[in-house]
Amino acid sequence: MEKDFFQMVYQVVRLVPKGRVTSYGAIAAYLGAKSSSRVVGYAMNGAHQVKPKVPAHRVVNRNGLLTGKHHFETPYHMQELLAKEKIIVENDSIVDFKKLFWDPSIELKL
DNA sequence: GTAATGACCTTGG
DNA sequence: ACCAAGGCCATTA
Repeated sequence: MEKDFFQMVYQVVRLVPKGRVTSYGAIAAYLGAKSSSRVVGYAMNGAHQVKPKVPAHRVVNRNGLLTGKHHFETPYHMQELLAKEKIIVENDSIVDFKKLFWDPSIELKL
């Protein structure tokens, strides 16, 4: 199993600063698999059972839309967590997502 | 082994 | 500008 890819995704998500968000494509691109953005999302699917728990609520799609909120314990849970991060979410979309966007490929600058 | 699905992104009309 | 289709990788049926 390519759990390594999953672990890498989890690692990057965990490195996301508080009050910041990133996208699947950004993580995938950072891992060198920008084409595998879907796999990143799938990895998040297993983040629920991974320890320590991964802040998947900080990971959204390219539109800044909380597409995976439904995969959380409760759809509100994700927004609540984001609200705790001082991130405003409206209509399942992150406000100022462009500013809150945290790109590992740029911040970490591998 | 093949077929279908998915927390996506890019490109074409 | 908006709507539709394709592609890519991994997992599950």
